[in-house]
Amino acid sequence: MRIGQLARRSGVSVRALRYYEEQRLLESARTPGGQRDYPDEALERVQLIQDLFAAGLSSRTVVELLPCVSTGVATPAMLDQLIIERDRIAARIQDLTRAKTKLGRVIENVTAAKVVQD
Amino acid sequence: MRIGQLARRSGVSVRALRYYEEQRLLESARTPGGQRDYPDEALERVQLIQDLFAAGLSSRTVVELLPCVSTGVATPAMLDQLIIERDRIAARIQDLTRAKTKLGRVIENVTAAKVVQD
DNA sequence: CCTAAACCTGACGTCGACGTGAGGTACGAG
DNA sequence: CTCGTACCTCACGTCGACGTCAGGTTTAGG
Repeated sequence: MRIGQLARRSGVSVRALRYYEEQRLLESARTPGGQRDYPDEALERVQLIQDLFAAGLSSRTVVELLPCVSTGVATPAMLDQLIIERDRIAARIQDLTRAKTKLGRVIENVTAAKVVQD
Repeated sequence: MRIGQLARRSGVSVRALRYYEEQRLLESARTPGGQRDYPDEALERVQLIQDLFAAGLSSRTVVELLPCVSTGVATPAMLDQLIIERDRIAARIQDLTRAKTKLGRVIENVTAAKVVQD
C-alpha cells in the first residue's frame, strides 16, 4: 500500500504519515524508486498512534510505549510510564467532567431563565 | 490586590494574568502610578478562566462565554455555543476514557505476564 | 532620600503536530 | 513515449498560551 491510500484509509494526512516516520512511530519499506510501501498492518498502527495522540500523549512518549502496547511486553520503566500516563488521563477526565458539569449548570440556568421569561 | 499577589493566590503566573487582560478576559483598575489593582472577585474569575482553559476552550471562546457564565444571562447564539462546547467536552471524555481503558488493558497484560514469569 | 522588590511595556522565543510551497522524480494508462 | 497523478525531500510557516529578556518606573520601608 502506498502513502496516499494509507492516508485515505486511516483518515490522517500524507504529511502526518511522513511525520510519524520521522518520529520513528511508523516504518515503511521502499519501492526501487524510493516510494513508501506499507503493509496492511500499518493501518492498525496508525489508528493506535492516533488514539494515543488523542489521549494527549506526545510523540516521544508514544515512541517509548508503542513496543509494549503492540507486543504486550514491557520493562519495569515502561510499566511505570504506562501507569503514569493512565493516571494522567484519569486526572484529565476528572478536569473535563468538572468543566462539563459547570457548563451544564450554566446551560440549565440560562434555559430556566429563558423559560421564565417566556 | 496587585498582580503578584493575585498570581500567588490563583496559582497562575504574572505573565498569564497580563495575557488574560490582553485577551480581554480580565480587567484591572490602575493605581496612579499605572500598576494593576484587582478587586477580590478577580480571584474567582481567574479560577474560572483556568477551568475553561483546562477544558480545552480557546481564549476566543472563553471571552465570548464569560459574560453568560458569570451572569447567567445568554443570547441564543451564546446558548448554542455553550451546548457545542459542552458536547465537545463530552466527546473528549469519551476519547480519553477509551484510551484509558486501552492502556489499562495493556497494563493488566504486562502485569499478568510478569506474575507468570515470577 | 535611598534602596530593593515589585511592577510596567514591548517584543522575541518556545513547543508540538503538522500545513504548505518549491522543485524534482516515479509510476501506470494509453 | 507521454502525460497526469502520486510521490519524493527539504525547509519555512502556523497557532495558542504563555516564558523570558531588556530597559525603565513605582512602591513600601527604613
